[in-house]
Amino acid sequence: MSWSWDTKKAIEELVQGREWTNQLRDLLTKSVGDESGLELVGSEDLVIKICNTFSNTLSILRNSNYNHYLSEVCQKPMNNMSCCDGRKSEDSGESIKSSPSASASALTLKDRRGSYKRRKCVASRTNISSALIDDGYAWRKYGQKKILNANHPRSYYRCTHKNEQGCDATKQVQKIQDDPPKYETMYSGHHTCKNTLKPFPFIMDHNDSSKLISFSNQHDLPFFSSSSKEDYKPASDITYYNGSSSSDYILSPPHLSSFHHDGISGGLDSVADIDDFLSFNGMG
DNA sequence: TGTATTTGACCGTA
DNA sequence: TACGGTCAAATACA
Repeated sequence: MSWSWDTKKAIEELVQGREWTNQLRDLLTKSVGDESGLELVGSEDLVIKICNTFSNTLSILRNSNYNHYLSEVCQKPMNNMSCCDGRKSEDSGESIKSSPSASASALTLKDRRGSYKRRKCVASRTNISSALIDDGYAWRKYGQKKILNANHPRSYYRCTHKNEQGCDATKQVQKIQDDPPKYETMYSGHHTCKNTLKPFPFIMDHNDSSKLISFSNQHDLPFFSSSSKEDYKPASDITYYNGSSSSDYILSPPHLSSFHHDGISGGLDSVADIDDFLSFNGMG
């Protein structure tokens, strides 16, 4: 297989462009985390859309004859969403538990309960939906808290693979309205768990390639599971903000239904999941 | 019996 | 000092 110099150059430019845009997005995300950067929310959204354009183009190439060359170009890891993403609660109890020096500490594990640094910046992305969403990842609930001025408690979830793979992804779910029910889900951290995930076919819906994604073989999705007993369902009416607008990616109902497999369901819930997908496919 | 959830306690931050 | 994020023992569940 041989490619023209122009084609190779175009791929390199795409990869480089995505890398630079991700770096810009990281900067903007940090700004958004500060009160002084609130006016940049729209800018961040725009950057994320640009990121999507790069990622989508690369994913198309990934499924083409340029796959091999793409793999060569995409050697170095892509910058994932930062800010809260990937942040380790380095002095949380679990970190202490895993630290060799901690065992020598006079403090017992019980004594160190709750010793962590409160995250200064809030969720990296938030969505509101009318139902609890099965976002495709396995979450373990580790806490629930009554929040001041909130009618409903907030539930805290971490990735099931936190211990085995050190995955730092967490999310907070809070019911914000009763009738009709609305749930706010705040994601922070980024999924670094991979061994339960494997590449799966990913094709753009040509009816509207900018907005629709479909998956050709749900049997390749063993990782779509939810350990939570709550009534999760793929959401068709999710409103995203501080991430991507609701128009960025829409999973059409037929495609969503194709996610169901032996009681397992899931879906890409946001831009970050698109990044995850690319990473899992060796493009990140 | 192993795994997930519940819930009160703990503690850093504002 | 109140609030909120996390821990971990107790409990529930498959």
